[in-house]
Amino acid sequence: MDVRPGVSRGETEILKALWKLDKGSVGEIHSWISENEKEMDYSTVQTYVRRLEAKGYLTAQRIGRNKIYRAAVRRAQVVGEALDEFLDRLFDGQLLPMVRQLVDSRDVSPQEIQDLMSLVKQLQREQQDDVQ
Amino acid sequence: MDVRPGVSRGETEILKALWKLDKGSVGEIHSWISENEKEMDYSTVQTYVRRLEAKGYLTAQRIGRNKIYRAAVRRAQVVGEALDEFLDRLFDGQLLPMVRQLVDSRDVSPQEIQDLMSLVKQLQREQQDDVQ
DNA sequence: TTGAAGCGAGTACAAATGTACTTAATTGGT
DNA sequence: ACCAATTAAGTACATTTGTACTCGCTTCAA
Repeated sequence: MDVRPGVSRGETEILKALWKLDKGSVGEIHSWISENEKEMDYSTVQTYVRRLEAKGYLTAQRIGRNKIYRAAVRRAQVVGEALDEFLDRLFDGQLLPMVRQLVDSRDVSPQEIQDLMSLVKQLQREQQDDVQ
Repeated sequence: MDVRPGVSRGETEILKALWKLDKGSVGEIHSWISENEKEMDYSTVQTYVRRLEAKGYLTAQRIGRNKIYRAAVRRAQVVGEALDEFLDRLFDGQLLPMVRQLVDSRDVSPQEIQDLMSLVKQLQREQQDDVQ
């Protein structure tokens, strides 16, 4: 099992908000989500925040009787872990099949193709450097 | 929401087995998973199979009192849907950030880099063809 | 000063999920 | 003819997840 229990779909919305806002009260998180992602009841946000705090994904700072929350984990870490697990679960951990599925099942714009090319070229350069 | 209820982590193991085996009894599915993926109780497999059949992901054919199951959905479809959802949930549906995270957070072998390069070049060619 | 709005803390609850046991029938080998 | 192994079918149950309500304070504007 994981060290930390995983982050559920709903909880992810809270983290996304805090990664954007840097910090915020439940009310602020709620507003951000409602504006940027989807309608969600204030008390639903409250519940997710409470659960995330219990799991150690958030830290709270009290200001008087109010609480300001921050993400206690970096986006790259949470996202990276989720990605690893997803990759293992559906692609036996293999990178290429995943990327192939990714580009095969959707339209990839010329711009994206170009960006992908830059990315791969960059990888090649790094590989060169490593050999040094 | 989805048309079909989603496939859970455990249920995915069943589908993976059937995509490999093409068809099989619960016992065969159970053996395959235990050998290739992870220990799982026979009755746990039974439960997942029952649930998947109820959700329409499997079809069963009776042979006397026994049942032989087949996946009723193609791998590419299930995987594709899961991938779409994952992409939306963590990368706002954006391809590049996902690929970047994918390659940034793990070692990519020279072979993989080469394969990625082929893949992207292939995309470029297809793009050319589309313009025709 | 009062009443509405905001907030924290706790409680509620159905559905989904992981995991497994029980029971009854069946069948192949001895 | 009988037992061990296999299977289908049903049931069980704790945990997680999505979603929300309640209650008791507090605070700010009128």
